[in-house]
This record gives sequence, C-alpha cells and structure tokens, in this order.
Amino acid sequence: MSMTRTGEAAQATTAASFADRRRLRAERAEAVLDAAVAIFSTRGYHDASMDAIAARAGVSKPAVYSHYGSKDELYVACIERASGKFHDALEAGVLAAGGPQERMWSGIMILLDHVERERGEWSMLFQGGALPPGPVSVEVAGVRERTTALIAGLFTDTAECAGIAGSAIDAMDPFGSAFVGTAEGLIRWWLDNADAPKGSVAMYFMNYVWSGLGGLIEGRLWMPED
Amino acid sequence: MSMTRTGEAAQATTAASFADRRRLRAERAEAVLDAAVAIFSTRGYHDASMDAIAARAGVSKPAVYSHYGSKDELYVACIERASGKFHDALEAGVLAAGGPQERMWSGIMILLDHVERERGEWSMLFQGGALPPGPVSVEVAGVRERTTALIAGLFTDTAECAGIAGSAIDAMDPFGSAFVGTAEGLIRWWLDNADAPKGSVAMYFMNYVWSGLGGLIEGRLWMPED
Amino acid sequence: MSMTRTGEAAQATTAASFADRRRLRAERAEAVLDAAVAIFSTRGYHDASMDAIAARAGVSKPAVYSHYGSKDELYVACIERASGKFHDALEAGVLAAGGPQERMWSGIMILLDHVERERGEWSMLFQGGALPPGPVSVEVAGVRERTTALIAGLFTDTAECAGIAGSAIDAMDPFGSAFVGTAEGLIRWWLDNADAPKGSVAMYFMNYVWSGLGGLIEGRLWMPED
Amino acid sequence: MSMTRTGEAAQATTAASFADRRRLRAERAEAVLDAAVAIFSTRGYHDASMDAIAARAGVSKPAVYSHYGSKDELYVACIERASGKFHDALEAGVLAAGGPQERMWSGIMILLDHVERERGEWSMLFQGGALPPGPVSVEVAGVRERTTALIAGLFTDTAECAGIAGSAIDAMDPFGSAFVGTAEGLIRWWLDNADAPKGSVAMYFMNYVWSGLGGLIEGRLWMPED
DNA sequence: CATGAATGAGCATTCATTCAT
DNA sequence: GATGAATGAATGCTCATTCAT
Repeated sequence: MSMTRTGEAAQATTAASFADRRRLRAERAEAVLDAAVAIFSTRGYHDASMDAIAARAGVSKPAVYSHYGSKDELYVACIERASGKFHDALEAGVLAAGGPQERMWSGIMILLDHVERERGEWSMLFQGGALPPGPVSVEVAGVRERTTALIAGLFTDTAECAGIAGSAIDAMDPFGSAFVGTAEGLIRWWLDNADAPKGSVAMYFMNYVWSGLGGLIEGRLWMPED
Repeated sequence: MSMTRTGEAAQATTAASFADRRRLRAERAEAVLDAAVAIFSTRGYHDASMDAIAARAGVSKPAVYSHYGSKDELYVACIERASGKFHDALEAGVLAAGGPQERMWSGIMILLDHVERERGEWSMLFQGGALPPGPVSVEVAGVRERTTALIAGLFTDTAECAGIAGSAIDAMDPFGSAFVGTAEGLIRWWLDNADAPKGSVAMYFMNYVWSGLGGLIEGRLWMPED
Repeated sequence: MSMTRTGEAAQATTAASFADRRRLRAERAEAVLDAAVAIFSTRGYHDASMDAIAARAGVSKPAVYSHYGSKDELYVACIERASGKFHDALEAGVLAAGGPQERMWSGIMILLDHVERERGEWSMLFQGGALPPGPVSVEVAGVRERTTALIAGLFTDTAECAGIAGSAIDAMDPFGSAFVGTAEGLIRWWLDNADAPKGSVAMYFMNYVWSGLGGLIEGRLWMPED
Repeated sequence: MSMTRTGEAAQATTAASFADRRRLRAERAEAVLDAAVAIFSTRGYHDASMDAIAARAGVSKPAVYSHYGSKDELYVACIERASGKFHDALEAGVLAAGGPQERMWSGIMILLDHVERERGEWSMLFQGGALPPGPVSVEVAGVRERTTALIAGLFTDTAECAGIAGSAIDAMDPFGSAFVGTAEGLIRWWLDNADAPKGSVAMYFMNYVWSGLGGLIEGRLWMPED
C-alpha cells in the first residue's frame, strides 16, 4: 500500500509538474501578448521592435519567437485575441430589456466598459495605421472587418428590431460604418479628456446617435431612468 | 553699345534664369510633397522610404533633403499643407443660405468634395497610425487637432447658430469629435464602396447626423430640395 | 527467505536493468552518430543544426549533448568513427594473392565496396568543405590526413612491393595524394551516374591508375581474369 | 574659341570625373570580390560573415550590398568570375606544338600557374563544401560542372587527338572526372607542401597521369626536353 | 538520466542621412 | 545646387548551449 501510495504520489507530482509547466508557459504567452499589445498600440507595427516587446514582457527575444514564430504572427495573434475578447464582452453583457433606446444605451455602456479596460486593444483594432502589404494585412483587415460588423450591429440591430421606416432600411451598411466611426471619434476624445466620466461620454454618444442634431436642437434629450 | 546690349541681354537672361530657377525649385518642392503624400498615405510613416518618395517625385534623394531637411519635417510639411488646403476648401465653399439644415448639407458636400480630390491627404490626417513618440508626433497631433476642430465646426456652428437647447450646449466639444469620427467612418465605407455616388454618401451622412436613429425610426428623413 | 529471494530477484532485475540501460545508451549514441553523419554530410558543418540531428536520431537535443558534449566534438566523433571503419574495412579485406596488379585491383574493389555502404562518411571525410578555424579543424585535418595516408597506401605499397625504379621512389607522397584525388573524382562521377555498375567504375579506376594515358593510347588495357 | 575651349574643358572635366567615379566604383567592386574570395575560400559559405568580407575589403557593409545585392549573389559572383578567369587562362595559354605528351605537359603547367596565382578561387571552385539548398547551389553546381569539363578537356582532348584505342574511347567521361580529381589531390598536397617547386609538382602530375603505376614500375618516366 | 523551455550572441539586411564631385 | 555613392545604427530572426523538473 505504501508502494502504491508512493507510486501515486510520484505520478501525481510528475503530473502536477507537467501541468505546472504547461500553465506557466501559457501564462508567459499571455504576458507576451499583453506586452505586444502595449507596444504595438503605442508605436505602430513598424516602430515596435521585438526587442522592446520582449523587454516589456520580461522575457528573452527567442522566447517570443518560440511562442509566436514571427513578428507578423505575433501581430495577428494580438488582434485576434483582441477581437475575441471584444466579441465575448459584447455577447456577455446582457442587453437591457425594454425598448430600442434602452438596448442601445446598454450596448454603449458595455462598449465603453470594455474599451476602458482594454485601451490598447481598441487602439490596435481601430486606430492602427497602415501595415506592410502581405498576408498579414489581409488577415488583419479581415479581423478588423468582423469586429467592425460586430459593433455596427449595435446600431443596425436596434434599428431593425425597432422597425425602421422608409428607404433607410437600405442604408444599414453605411450607417453601421458611421456608427463605428462615431464611437472611434468619441473614444478618441475621451482618451484626450480622460477626466470625463464614462457616464457622460455614454450620454453624449447616446444623444448624438439617437436624437441627432435636429433632435438636440429641438430639445429631445435622452437620459437613463435610474 | 553692342556690349551694353549684350550685357543687358545677359542680365535679363540671368534674371529670367534666376526667376525660372526659383519657380522650378518651388514646383519641385510641391512635386516632392505630392509624392510624399502618396507614399505616406498608403504605406504609413515607417514603411515609406525616402528612396521611394524621391523616386516617385522623380528627383534624387538629396534633393528631398535639400527641400525638407529630414523625414520628420517632410511628414510634418505634408500634413501642414493638407491641413491648410482643408482650411481653404472649407472657407472657400460658400455655405448655402437658408436654415441650419441647409448650411450643414452644403458643408457636408464641401467636405466630401475635398476628400474626393485629396484622398491621400485625408488618409494622412485622419487614418494615419501611430507615430514614433517624439517632437514629430506632438507637432502632428497639433495639426490633427486643429483640423479636427475645423471640421467639428461644421457641427458646432450649425448647432449654436440654431440656438441649441439645454445642457447640450456644454457638449459641443465631444459632439464635434463624434462628428469627425462619423465622417471618418462613412468615408472609409465610401472608399470600400467606391461605386456609391457621392450624393448618396452625403445623404446618409446628413440623415444620420441630423435625424439620428430616433428620427430615422420615426421616418423623419431629410432630402435636399432640388 | 521470501524477502531474500525477492531481494535477489530485485537485484538481478536491477542488474539486468543496468546492463540493459548501458546497452541502450550505447545504441543511442550510435544512432546519434548515424544521424549526425547523415545531416553533416548533406548540409555541411554550419548548416547542420543540432535540432535537425537530434530530430533525425529520434532523441532530444540535450541527449545529444549528454553523449558528445558539443557540436564540435560530435563532428570529430563522426569523422573519427568514419576513419576507424575505413581502416577496419581496408584491413579486413584480404588482398588477393598474385602480382601487384591483382593486389591493387582487389584494393580498389574493397574501397568502392566500403564507399558504397558508407556514402555519408566518405563525403564527410573527403568532400566536406572548409571548417571554422580552431581546434576542430585541426583535429579534423589530422583525421583526414591519416585516412588519406591509409588509402594512399594502396598505391604506395603496391609500388614499393613491386620494386619501383628510379627517382619515382621519392614521389610516393604526392603520388599517394594524387591517388586519393583520383578516387574522389571517380566516386563523385559515380554518385552523379549512379547507374554505372561498380565493376565498371573499378575498371576505369584501375586502367587510369595502372596504365595511364600513355598506356591507354597504346592499348595496354587491363581486365580482371575471372 | 576660348568659350569653346572652356566648354570642352568643363565637359572633359565632368566626363573625366564621371569616368573616374565609375572606374573607382568598378575597382571597389573588384576589391570586394577579392575579399569575398579570400573569406569564402577559407571559412566556407556559412561561416563567412558579410562583416568580415566588408572589413577585409576595407569598405562598409552596405557598400557590399550596393554592389552585389545579397550574400548569395556575392557568392555566385565570386565563382563566376573565378570560372571565367579559369577559362581565359586555359584558352590564353598556347598549347605547345608537338605530340600529345607535350600538349598535356603544357596544359598542366598552365593549370598549375593559374592555381598558384589564384589559390582562393581554386579552393572555392573545387573544395567548397555543401551549400544551403536553393537557387544558389544550383547555379554554383552549374558553374562547377562547366569548369570541371574545361579541365577534364585537357585529358580527353589529348586522348582523342592521339587516337585512343579500344573501348577506352567510351570512358572519356569518367576518365575526365578522374583527371580533375587527380589535379585536386595533387594541388591539395602542394598547398600542404608549399616548398615543393611547381615544376616538380607538374612532373609528378605528368608521370602519374601519363605513365601510370605500371609505367612507373617499368621505368617509363617522362621529362620535359629543355 | 531524459526532457521541454529558455537564452546570449551573432548574422543578413535595410534605411535615414551625408559627402565628394 | 543637384547627384551618385557611402555609411552607422538598427531590426528580425536563428542556433548552440544550458537549466529546472
């Protein structure tokens, strides 16, 4: 029985060790991604050196290559993780019950919450500059497009489920792009005016998108109920 | 006398030659700027090589340096000229008489006209990625900000001259940024859907900004009168 | 008693296990050498990576280091084993009785037999390119020289035992090198014309070396008797 | 007339200047090739660093790239120049009148003369190790083969113009390879015994190839007449 | 002992910038 | 003043080698 136990213990130890190492490696990979997002988002693709990324992650350069193979793949991994987290965040947030207005309001809040948490990822996805032409830029363009569609959905879904009138139904595509652009513009302003409370930003967003300038002029302002 | 005439002729020739040279030099400088905008806007700051810019301008590389001193200064010169031309275009376009709606509509048309003519400059100003931190990025940020304010003026001026109501008056700043973002988003969609007529893009723009989603749902669409 | 037996059994088991392990280790070492020869001979010293060698041998990289210490030592081990096998092969082949011609003929056959079996080792010894200067290249040069002398012996021994005339006796050293070079050239041709039967290659070799161009012109050809 | 002269002088100066610069550049390119041959021939392809080559040539690394584009192209340029010079040397040397023996003797002398002058090029062409697989190794293999054929021609041409007897006529191909191998072997010996006079090496070469071991045993030695 | 994981040192290549002409 | 040629400094990537387990 003691042998059995010893055997089990050894096995357990070994198994635990393997598991530990795998977990540590995975954690390291995440840390590298975090560092890469930080560097890529502030310096852009070209000016971000693998040295800087490795240094920021606290690992050696070959470690970065061991995890992601090349600068291109690392970049793609960054925006893919960013896109995935974005998707999860929007899916996870329960849209408020109630009319279209309430749904859009909660969507905006979820969006701003996520951007606040993941500033760098937002920058990489929506304010990254030109990439060298090649497979990377194609891949990245695809991910960006999907994420754009995700956010645009906030607008178009609301519109459609509210039963939009007239020819505007044909315009959901450009309206979606306009909506994402609005978000980018407001968030850029928010980043430059970091002391503005998130709630105010959301209110500006909501009123601009929902009431439009015409509504604002006529005093049709919207506010959350609570 | 013949000598005098010869001397005069020579002087005239020389003077003309100097003037010619100065003009030629200025033209060359413009050509270099044009080439730089073309390259910078498609490849981004880092991937644009001085070789490529010189080649595109049809001059030698030291000529580029003789005109602009450094890559950084060249980049700044690009966006400063772009910003200036932007300013001129918005100033030159006579805003239609009539109510606020008509003024905004004509402003949007002027904006789209200019972007159509100067696609590269628009890209450099509003879709250029991150720049390496340093004096350049500061300078560039300033120019971007001024140009943003210029375009945002379309929104805020209209709003103010229409006598906006309530607390919205405090929000002119973020609303301006939102407006510029909207323009960016729609124009990006336009670049991806180049067959969309400019008038349609303007209509989407106008209705999105003026009526908002609420207005669209309720069928408050706007159309130009002619 | 049961304990004793158990102990004995355990001891026996352990002893057997140790022996097994030692044998296994030796076998592994041989496998590593085989892999190293395969990789070194096709890619050359520098382009052969320890990763590739370990992978080909089916062991991990540290295992390779545990056996041979370093890439240099591994390379040296390769050519030393190759040289040793060469020596054994030439010693083991019984030189045919008969006159000098018969002896040289059988020596050539033994040489070609061995090269056919150990193509990679031949390449490493006689067609490996330059090595980085240092202790390795010195060591390797020594092994190459010994092996060259071994093969050259085929020529010089024959010559001497045939009682060579005149000043040619002084030239045994360069003649030996010429002989090895002849072998290299012919074998390279054989590798490029792999369908040539070994016997033909040996005949070319023999006639070239024994009769020389003068003899060939005069029709003094040699053929084996059987 | 003075104007004319001035114009001519200026033009001449400029032309001379351009010509000078072009010549200087060409000389620099040659110097780089020389340095590359020196490094490649002693260290082999992989261990030769562009740094070392540039340093040896006394120019900067980018200068090397400006002339040859890449390490691969530089390597190819080396062996192509080497092959060309080889070809020229063999063509330029007037083969002695007289019988086949005299012709081969003068060919051997020309070969040794050239090798003595261009030791590094000989090493690159005939003792260069494995190259990384790719277009370079293909190109290099082609050049090597052509040069091999050139040298082999010394043997085969002599044989054929002497009207060779019997079945040996079919064996010119392997005999040519054997001949080149012989040259490699003897020259390697010469390089290791640099005090051996060239004439002696040529004599060994000639007797080995012409008389063969059989001839040597029977005392059929050959010597030049003068 | 055998291994997965990590790293320091090195190499080919590029590019903004500067002279000699 | 305009140019061909040259360079210093950086960057992406690889590989022999070594530990913790």
